[in-house]
This record gives sequence, structure tokens and C-alpha cells, in this order.
Amino acid sequence: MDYRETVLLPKTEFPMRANLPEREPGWLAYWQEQGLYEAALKLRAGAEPFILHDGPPYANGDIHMGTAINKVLKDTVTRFQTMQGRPSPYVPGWDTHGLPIEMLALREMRRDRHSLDDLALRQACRAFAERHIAQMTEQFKRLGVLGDWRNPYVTMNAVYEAQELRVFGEMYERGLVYKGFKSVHWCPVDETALAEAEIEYKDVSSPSIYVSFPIEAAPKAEDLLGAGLVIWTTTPWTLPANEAVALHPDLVYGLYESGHGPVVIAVAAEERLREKLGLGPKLRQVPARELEGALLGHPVFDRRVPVVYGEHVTAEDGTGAVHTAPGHGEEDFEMGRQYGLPVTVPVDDHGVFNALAGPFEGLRYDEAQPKILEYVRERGRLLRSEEIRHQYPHCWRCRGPVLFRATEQWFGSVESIRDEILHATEKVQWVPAWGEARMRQMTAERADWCISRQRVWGVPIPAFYCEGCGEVLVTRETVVCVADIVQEKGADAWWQMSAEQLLPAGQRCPHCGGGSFRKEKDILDVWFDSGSSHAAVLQTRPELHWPADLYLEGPDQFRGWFNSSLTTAVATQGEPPYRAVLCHGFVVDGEGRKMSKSLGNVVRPSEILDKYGADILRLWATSADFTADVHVNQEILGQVAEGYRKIRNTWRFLLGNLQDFDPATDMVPLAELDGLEGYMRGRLGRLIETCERAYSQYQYQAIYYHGLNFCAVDLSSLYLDVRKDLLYCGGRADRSRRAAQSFIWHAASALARLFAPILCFTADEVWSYLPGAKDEAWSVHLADFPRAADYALDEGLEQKFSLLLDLRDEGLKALELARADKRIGKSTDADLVFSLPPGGLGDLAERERELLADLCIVSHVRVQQGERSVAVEAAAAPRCERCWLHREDVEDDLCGRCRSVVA
RNA sequence: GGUGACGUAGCUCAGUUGGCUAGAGCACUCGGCUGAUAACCGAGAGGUCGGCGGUUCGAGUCCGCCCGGCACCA
Repeated sequence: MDYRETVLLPKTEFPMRANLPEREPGWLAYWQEQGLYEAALKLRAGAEPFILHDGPPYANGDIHMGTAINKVLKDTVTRFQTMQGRPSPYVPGWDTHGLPIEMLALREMRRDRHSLDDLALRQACRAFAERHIAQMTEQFKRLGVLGDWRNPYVTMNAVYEAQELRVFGEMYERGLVYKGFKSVHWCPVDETALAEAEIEYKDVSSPSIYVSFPIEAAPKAEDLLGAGLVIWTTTPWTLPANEAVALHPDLVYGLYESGHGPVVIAVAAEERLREKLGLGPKLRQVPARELEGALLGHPVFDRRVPVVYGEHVTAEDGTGAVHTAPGHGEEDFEMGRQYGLPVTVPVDDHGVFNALAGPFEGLRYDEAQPKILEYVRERGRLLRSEEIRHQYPHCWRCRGPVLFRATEQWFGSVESIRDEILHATEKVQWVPAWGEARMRQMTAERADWCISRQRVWGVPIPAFYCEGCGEVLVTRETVVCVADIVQEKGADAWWQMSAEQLLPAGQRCPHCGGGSFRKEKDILDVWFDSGSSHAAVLQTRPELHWPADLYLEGPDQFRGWFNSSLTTAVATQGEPPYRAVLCHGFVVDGEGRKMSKSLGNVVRPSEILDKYGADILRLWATSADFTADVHVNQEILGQVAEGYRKIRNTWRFLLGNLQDFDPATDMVPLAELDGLEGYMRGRLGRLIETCERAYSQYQYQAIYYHGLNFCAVDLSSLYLDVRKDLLYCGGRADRSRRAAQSFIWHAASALARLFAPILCFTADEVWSYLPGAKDEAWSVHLADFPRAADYALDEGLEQKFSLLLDLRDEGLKALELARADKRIGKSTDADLVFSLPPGGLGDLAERERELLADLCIVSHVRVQQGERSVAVEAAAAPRCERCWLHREDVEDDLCGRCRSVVA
């Protein structure tokens, strides 16, 4: 007779195949219709909010793996905090101003910036940004990221711009903003100054030349007259701007014979340069100070330049004598200031030489370079020329090389508040901890922040110039006045309105009393935009608070947003804008290389979404230790998908065994679970404890690791395998079966909650199939995170099972050997005989014979005294046709248990 | 060149304040089951813990140097 119909096999509609790419959008629509984001905030209202402040991505393209992992991690944070009982609003942001969008908008229009009215260009930029915000919003939402997508913060919004101006005003009032003439990074293509954060260093090949400066006056060492002081430079085009040669005051130089006559270089460089310069014997030592007051012949012009002394000079590369062009280098500029040298800038905004460059006027600096080389060579000044590969700064947007160029710019004074910033970093919790050292180092080395840009797509610098005396006009009142206008009309007002309209009525120049002004043309650096977000967003939205609890970004933000935010916050508030900063690694390929088109190793979020679904992408993002670089390729994704399948199938089996379970009536209280269920309760509690700690400490890889292990080891291979007999064949409402189902219910429920912040779709899907879950919350994301304390660990049980499970391992091994000998097939056709020495373990095994048989899934266990070993025997008793166990009490094909169940 | 982080099985990760023969999952090989079935169970193989040296009774763990790919800064 076939007893299949009488067996309670698992049954569930929860599909084995997730089909995430098709199913996830349905969940998104459902959550949006039901207002999940708002419901979560409302549910947790009253508790202390947890504010994760979003670093605004730049609104100029599709999302990539870097932005995807960032948003997923953020979403995991807020979902966990919500389940812990704290409202965790997430206001996504966008960085919308600046050069990249300006360039892209111009490219789309095929227009040159000079052929377009400023307001028209700004309009085009705004439209461009809006389009990309809409596009990126859909992509972020698709990842399952929950947030206030209908009301994000956008740096080009009027309120944002006005707040940013107020930050500028406060900094100005405190003397932390000034206008100055300094050497800055200049992009000749984009015709603007750049900040350090906008520079990237690339390997390039440059001419590396040695140039001799004939000594034409040497009051302290007349014998050096006519010798050449040799400098080394990799930027020959700056030679026309030369104003001095710098030596180190403590270095010893030497006079050498050479093919080009006598030359002077640092003695320490002699060996390295002997061949290159064709050095002869050293004629004598020349202490640096002997050249004090010396005058040298300029390499290009018919004039003399002085010898100066600077600590920055070394003999480690070059000659120990440094070509100094104050118009084209930071240290050079500093030397110029110290020695009162002229700051010659023979290069205009476009990188073209002007009249100051003499014979090179009209040439672009890079075109002029070979001509300058030739010029110097013809005059016998070029001792050697070679090519050198080195890192050179490039514009992060147009990718072209930048140049150092002294110009009038606005600066944020970092130097004067450096100590305050350093102090502020100590108050922040950095994850990982080395973030603090990194930020400190950055801050310690940073020069003042160049915040002005000679472009139009941005927030104007709210300064005026008196038409009478030319003095700058910025006061608290003028900034407030401009900010109020911008708050109402947007920053376009700066371009639409006249200076008089933008200023308080009757404004006079404090210097000359004049009443006529012109507007500053420069705009603010985009890093000033995003760096003001703490003021523009945290301080203006009622659901948020200042400072943020957490900033969470990639490592590039140490010099970017972490940095600019810290600067403006310390400048205006004296405090850091964040309590904690978490930095995750870059996304790289399987070999740890950067993703690039040329390597063909680029993985796109959209591919993953189409092939696997967002939950797999989310699981990948959280399965790795993201404090280091995170690897991704098809193999890794496939592996994550396998892990997901294991977890999902475990859920499916759990749910399938709850088909006839109603928690309201059938639940055995957790505290009353004993035996295997009691042991498992403790295991589950441990898992919860581990996961809670892992979430709190941002160690998400532990969730996947321990969660998957629990599913695979504790549940699938142990508990569920062992309990199949009871669940399938036991009496439907037997207390033992209900106890097993009670544990299963708790396991399914707890796993859904544990994984909800990561597998946000699947967890809610599980929740929707879990009996009674809807009574607690309509979505798992509105449920509470499980509390480990509810799943008490019984130490006695744990100890006992530790012993029994060791015996199980030995039993399973013995069964495997018997199987290899073809003596048995499935384990229920076998009996196990445990031989154990007399004493505790033997007694325990004897006492728990039936449990041991269950654990090993055999029909019968016998325990006898002897040396520790296990023997396998064919099951002695007849087989029950229903439960397939061999039992002494089988009658009419059925064992006693099954007879009573079937009856 | 300077600074910093990283390096445990093919892959993703565990390895408490130094302490049994370095673990897990997946992938792989072999086997079982056919009442979780595009599932499930078991067994096996796989590692000089990047390398060398030091401290120690004992080092994956602490210290120094080196190597590798990486980031930031010159």
C-alpha cells in the first residue's frame, strides 16, 4: 500500500526559483504604493533618529558599481537602524554644479562657452542635471534603496544655494576666506583654477633637461665667475618665467670640469650626474653660502637673476640647484615672496605665451616647449636633455595636463584653522580606524583651499567691487541680502540682476564711500557646494539633525567630501559635521585591478540586475570585507548567487513545513523548547547576537558568512534533515511536532529579519509567506530586529549536544564506509552500534539512544562497552512502509507510531 | 621617492588577550537518496597562513626587513 498521501510533505507556494529580475520591480511598486518609507519613519517616530547623510553623487551619467555598492551599504545601514527602533530618514542628494556638467552640456549643444550667454548656458546645465537625476533615481531605486526619492536634496536648488552662500558669509566674517594672488593648479583647456581634489596624477613622459646658468657676479667667490650653475627641470616651458635659482643653505656644492666648461652642482649629486653631464675632476668644494649675492645669466632673456636659499631644495634628484619661477610653482612662489622676486606669468588663461615670453609670444606652452629647448641649446646653455617618465598632475575632468600658474583667486583659509580641524578629527569615529590617521595626514599637508572657479555653472561668489576705488565689498549684510534673494529666485538672480539690485538699498563703499559696484565673476568650487551640504540639508530639513551620525563613502572622499565638509563645518561651527565616517573600498575586478574599458573587465550594475537581480547585487556588496577593495567578476557573482540559492531553499523548506501551522494556536513557547529544539534555540540566539553585533559594527560580511553557515550547517544538514521524520510522519498536532514547527517558525522569522537589511526583496517575500507574520507588520521592514535574549542558550543542552554531535560525526563516517562497501544504501536501513568505554559518555549515549538514532537518521542505536568505535549493521527489525524506519513493532506494514497517526 | 591600507584553500570569508593536526561555505571529485528533486545528505581532495629574519617553551596572531598588486601625496 502507498502511504504517501498520509505523509505530511512540505508544501508551499514560495517558489524555489527566485526569478528576482522579474519579481523585484513588483515589490518596489508595492512598497511605494503602501508608503513603506513614510510608514517606517512614522512607526519609529519619537525615538532618537539615526541620520545617515548621503554624499551626493555627480549627476552626469549612469550609475556604476562604485555608486551601486555605496548606495546598497547605505540602505543596509538605514534599514537596520529602522529595525532597531530608530527612525532613519534617508535623503538622497545630487551634486549638480561644476565643470563636468558644463562641459557635457556644451558638448551636447556643440557650442563654445564664449559663444553662449551665461544664463542660457546655466539653463542648459540645469536641464542636463535634471535629466540625469531622473535617470539615476530610477537606477538607485531599482537597487532597492529606500529613501525620500521624491524630495531629494540637489545642490542647484535655491534653498541649498542660499545656505551655501551663508556658509561662505560666515567663513568670510571669521576671516577664513580671502582673495589672494597665488600659484594654483590651472587647467588651460577649461580655463579655470582647480583645487587639489580636482587633480589626478598620471604617468607621462616629459623632457628632463639640465641647464647652465652662467655665474656673472659672485661677490664671495670671484673664481666662480664664468662657471655655470646647473639646474634640472622637467618643465622647460617655465624657463622664460625664471626669476632665480634656489640652493639649499646647508648643502655643499662643487666646482667641476665638464665638456661645457666649469660647472657647479651639489656634491651629493656628483656620482649620479657624472656620466650624464660628462663631469671631470672636482676642482674645489663650494659651500652654499659662498654663492650668496651671486647673479646668474637668465637662460632666455638678457638679464640677471639672483641665487636664493630654500629648505625645499634637495640633492636627491636634480642638481641641488632649483630653477625658480614664482609664477609657476607653489614653492617657487613662496621663494618669490621671501626674496621679493617678481612673479612673472608669461602664460595666459588658455596656456598661450604672452608678451612677457619674448620670442615665444603667441605659442601655446606645450608647442613652445621644443622651441625653448632649441633656444637654450643654441646659446650653449643646454647640458643635457632626455625623456623621463614621471607622474604629472592632470585635470580630473578634461584629463589634460594642468599647469601651475599664479593668479588672483579666492581661498578658504585652511592654515589658520588647521589645528581646529585636526582636533575635530579626533572626535569622529572612523571606520576603519586608520581613517583618522589618513584625514590627519591630509589636513596637515594641505595648503589653503582655492575655492574660486572661472566658470558659470555654479554658485556665485557673493562679492562686489567698488567701481570707485576697486576695493572688495563683502559684509554680513551684503551676503545675507544676496542669500535671501537667491533663496527666493535661485542663483540665476546673480546673473539676472544688477549689483545695485543685489545689494542692500543705499549700500556705500566702506573705503571711499562710492555707491557704484560691479559683481564678482567667479563661482565657487563644486567641493564647496557639496561641502556645505551639512548646513544646506541637515540644518534645514526637520526630519534630520546636525551633526550627522554617519557619512559613508569611498576612499576618494578623504580628499573630497569628507574633507570639504569637515573644513566648512569646523570653519562655521567649530565641530565636525559627522559623528562617524565609514569608508569602503573601490570596486575592482577579480585580480584586484581597476575596472577599465581597455581591460574589458567592467561589470555594470544593470547587467547584474538583469541576470541575477538586486538582491544578489546587495548580497555581493555585503558579502565582502568592504573596508578593503571589493572584487567582482562573473565567478564571484555566480558564487554569491549559489549562496543565495542555499539560503532561499532553506527558507522554502522551512515555510513548506509550516503549511499546517498557525502560530496563534499551535505555538510552543520558546522557553518550553527542549531537546534538539532547545539546543537549536540557543544556536539561533547565538546567530542573532553575532548578526546584531556585525550590523552595529558595519561588518556585514559576517552576516552572510554566519547566516549562510547557519542555513547550511545548523539547519539544512543537521536539524532539518534529522527532523524530517517527525515533520512528515509524526502526528500532525503532536506536541513534539508542534515544537519542531515552533522552532522552524522562529528560524524562518528570525532569518527573514536578520537578512532584511540586505536581501530586502527576498526577506519581504518570505515574510509574506510566513504564517501570522502580517499580524505583526505588513512588511518585514517594519518588524523589529530579533533580540538574542529571547532565544535563551541552555548550557547543559549545549554541552550534551556537543558530545552527541561528535558521536554523530563518527556514526556518519561509519555509514559512509558501509555505503562504499555496498552494505547499505540509505541510512534508515542501518543500525549503529557504538562501543564506548564505561563512564560519562557511554552513559549519556545509552540514555540518549533514541536521540542518537534520530541524529544519525538510522533505525536503531545500540551502545556497548568497549574501545571507542562505531559499527554498522543492516537494520534488524522489519521496515515500516510509511516512515521507512525499521521497527520491532511493525504490524501490517506499519510501526506503532504510524498506526496511531494513520488511525 | 614618501605615507597608508591590504595579502589565510580556486572564490568569498572565520580564526578571541600568542596555545591541540589552521577552519567554514561555495566551487571541485567520489558516493548516497529519490518523501526539499533545476533540490537534499555524506565523504574526500585542496593551504610552507605573500617571503625572510627576530622575540617566545610555542607565531596565521607580536616586532623588523623584503616582495606583490593598490590608494593618497611628492
